[in-house]
Amino acid sequence: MGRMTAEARRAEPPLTERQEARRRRILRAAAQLACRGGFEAVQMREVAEAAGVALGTLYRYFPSKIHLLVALMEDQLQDLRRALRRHPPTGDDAAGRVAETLMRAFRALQRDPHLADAMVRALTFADRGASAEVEAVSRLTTKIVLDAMGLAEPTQEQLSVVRVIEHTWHSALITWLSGRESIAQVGRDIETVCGLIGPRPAGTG
Amino acid sequence: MGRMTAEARRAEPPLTERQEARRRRILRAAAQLACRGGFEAVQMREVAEAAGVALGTLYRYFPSKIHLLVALMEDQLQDLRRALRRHPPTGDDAAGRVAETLMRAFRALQRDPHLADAMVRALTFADRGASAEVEAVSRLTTKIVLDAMGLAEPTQEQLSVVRVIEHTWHSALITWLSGRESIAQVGRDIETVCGLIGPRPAGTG
DNA sequence: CGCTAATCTGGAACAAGTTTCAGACTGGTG
DNA sequence: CACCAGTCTGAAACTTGTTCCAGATTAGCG
Repeated sequence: MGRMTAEARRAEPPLTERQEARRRRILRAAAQLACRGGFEAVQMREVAEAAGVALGTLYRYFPSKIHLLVALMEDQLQDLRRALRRHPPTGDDAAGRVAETLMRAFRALQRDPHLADAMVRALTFADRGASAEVEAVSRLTTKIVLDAMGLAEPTQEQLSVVRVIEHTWHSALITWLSGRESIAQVGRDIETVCGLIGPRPAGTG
Repeated sequence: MGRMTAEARRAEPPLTERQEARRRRILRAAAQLACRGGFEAVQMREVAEAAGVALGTLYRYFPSKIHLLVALMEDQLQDLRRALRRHPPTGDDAAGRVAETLMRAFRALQRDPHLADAMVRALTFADRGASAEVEAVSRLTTKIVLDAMGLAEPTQEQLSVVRVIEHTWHSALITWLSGRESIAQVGRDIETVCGLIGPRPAGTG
């Protein structure tokens, strides 16, 4: 039983080099179009053309626009995680480090609001058909937050706190992107939700 | 200056009786279709037909599918608020009352997950073009939460807490709807985020 | 090399949101 | 009543995500 699970989860046979290159070209093309005009500017025909693949091929690699943009977000998050490993947050308490981490991610997104729009809207609009891919992004985000907290084996309560932080993170981004919340307010929301972590330095209690 | 603001905000001339009836029929038709199959089942042509109006008329009343579904959510929230006025939450402390209120709303949504799907996905997918309408929903939600807290004049910090609660609320619904979070987890998230309110009974401190 | 299965291409076709428009209808006004 | 402006209808057209397919290309294999 358990033996098949890992295989079932990744049904993809390992891509050849050309295929890996195609996948990268597609993601890069999507990112470039997203930078121009956000979610709506990422048009599947244009992505295919810019990546130099046929439309049918694009859909073989990413079964929907949502899948494509969620994969793009996963890509960017992996970059972020690498950057965070090189330069971890420096605060004394867990709450401060998580807030610093999220604010750093937020600043990265601010550099390209259109790109952020495409990725975040795709993430929250995704339906059950893309839930596996969204789940992958969520796991990555959880890891990033737990890294910042310095927790290897979180309790149930801590996991719920992390989920609430992620909820706030996603939804605050959405309200920022749609112009209903300012950058400063998003910052305040992040600080506020990190208050759930508790002010005590890691290792105490 | 200030005198025109109220008028500008509601540019709609007061609808005639027939027009009000049309609007209602449209909303009801949208709700019925949403109950069948969620966001994707609400097809503008079908809404128009079920409501007995031409497609162009539908678009005159609601300039996009998103606007339509967000308006539907506002409608439902007004119902909820009326129900809450009749039977307010009974807890001793503010956090408990807010949690109770949100859990009640959540149970209402569970009665029709498809309808919830249509409304909540529309709400979080809305772009700047519908931000005024989304903002109206947000104001209503804020009022409902502040009612439960028993706060008439919240401070900056309290408003940020309310925003975080709303963020968690929306995002937790999304993860529940896409099957990535269980009902129990959503409940725990709501309890957790309400912890930000502080355990003290209203009136103390 | 030659074979076979899988993949990729180009392009048509389909689905659903949105726009447009000419003509019919309605409500208020002189 | 006659008229005007605004509204509604019915239908076609346009856009963009998605599907489908026949033929060309590629990859792995004997």
